[in-house]
Amino acid sequence: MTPTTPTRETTLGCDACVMRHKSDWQVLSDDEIQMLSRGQSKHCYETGQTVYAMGERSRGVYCICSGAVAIRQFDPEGNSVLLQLAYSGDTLGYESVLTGETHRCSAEALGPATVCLIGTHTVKTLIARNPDLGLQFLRRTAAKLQDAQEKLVQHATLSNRAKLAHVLLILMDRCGRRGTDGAGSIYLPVSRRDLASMIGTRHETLSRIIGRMENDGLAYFSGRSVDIPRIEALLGEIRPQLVG
Amino acid sequence: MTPTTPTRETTLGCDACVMRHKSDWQVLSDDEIQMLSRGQSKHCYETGQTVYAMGERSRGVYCICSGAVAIRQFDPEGNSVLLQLAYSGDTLGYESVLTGETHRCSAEALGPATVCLIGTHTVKTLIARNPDLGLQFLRRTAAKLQDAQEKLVQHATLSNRAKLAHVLLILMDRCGRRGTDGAGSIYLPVSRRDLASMIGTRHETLSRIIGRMENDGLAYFSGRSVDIPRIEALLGEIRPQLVG
DNA sequence: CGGCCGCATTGACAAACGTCAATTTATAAA
DNA sequence: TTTATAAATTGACGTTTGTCAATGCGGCCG
Repeated sequence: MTPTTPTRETTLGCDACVMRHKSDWQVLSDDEIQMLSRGQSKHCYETGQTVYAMGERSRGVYCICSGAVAIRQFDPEGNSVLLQLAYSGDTLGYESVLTGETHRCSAEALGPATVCLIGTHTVKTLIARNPDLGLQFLRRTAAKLQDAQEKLVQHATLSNRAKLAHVLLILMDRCGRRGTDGAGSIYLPVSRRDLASMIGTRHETLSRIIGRMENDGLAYFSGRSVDIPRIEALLGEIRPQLVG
Repeated sequence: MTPTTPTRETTLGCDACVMRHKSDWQVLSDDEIQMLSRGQSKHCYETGQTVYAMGERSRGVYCICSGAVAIRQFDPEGNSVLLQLAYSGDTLGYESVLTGETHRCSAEALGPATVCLIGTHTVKTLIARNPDLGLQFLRRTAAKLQDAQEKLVQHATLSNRAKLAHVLLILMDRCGRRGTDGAGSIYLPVSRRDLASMIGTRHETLSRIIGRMENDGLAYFSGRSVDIPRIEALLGEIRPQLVG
């Protein structure tokens, strides 16, 4: 959302990147990595800065070196829906490269983040040269599709409370710390409004659900910190009718 | 859902298929089409028969020659959610081929349908031989992902009534007939229960929404037939707050 | 330090939704 | 055609949610 331009960095090249062997680009050979290095530029973003905006023309694909990025979409009224959280190693924005259309979502840094932009021409050249890269993108996209479809099923069948429990469990996996026994704690990467949009409700309703969860001893919220006494208890929330 | 086995047909080969130049396989050369023909088998399904079931091991990808197929997912309680309607020319089930996992969704014929099964080995060979096929799948998957994400945004921001209006407009495009003026009519390919699952609500609620829509003169339902006096009126339903 | 602004919480009320149950209408089978 | 079975509708009722509005909390900048 912040319009400030990100810092451009002179970079060491992708062969030295920490994500070299953990991202989709791992299928590239050494000289293809050199091509990638030449066709790429590294940028540093502060909290809230926009990596790319919805409606913008695609400039290439984006590879997250460090930090977390929120993928969101806005509806005509200006409401935003948080669709995905992306972390280091993730590659973003190749849908628009393939279709040639403008970005359907916007990407925004959730904290200090470094992201590399690989120009459209370089991406297309690399895909043509090494088909494995395209296959890698295909696998990744298929996984995202399954993810989105699972969310659709949950939106259709689960209560908001169960959906919140599910999101907490996912965030627990992503950025939570496990305690001694079945306990855990999370530092949320997102605001309450975004959390509400993730489960498909208003932020006021989310507040009430949180209140009820605290009453029931399931999870305790304080700012962006969440404490979960028993992680399995959250799991039980997702399928209430199966417990009986 | 019907466990009856589909009819197997001796086929003429994919080079003669009506979908030859309208499906993802259009990127294949003549001799690659011959490979496709040899690695494929054609099956005829009756209404309600299962093409592949959730949890089943993948046997390959499925190409719809004629008819319509419903892609659905079941949650642990047995509720089903209709995720996608597929028509002739569409290719299904390649996610499972890529990941090697079992099918996450089930596919079921909505009416008499003919579907070709292309064996896993043939698919992998063709993708390795002609990277354009993989790219074609990638484009298709990316489009489906955008579709799913748009639905997620709608589930989070629109009322059930607006969502129904939206589904009707999509079905209007797919299988509707336009009248003289702004009117139109649709023969629904799905039951009320499925329609309800598409907009994420119970079938009883859908019944009531339909009742209110008929009261307001927006659409008239009779069995699986829907009459829409003014198509633009449905469009206005989707963004009620923008009309003011 | 204080004011400002956005985020979060809480309350009150009306509207929408889910559930259970009964009834009517289709559809398929005998 | 009759019967059985599933789908669809309708009613009643309690719960949840959205909306509007007011208040509390926290960071940021002057």
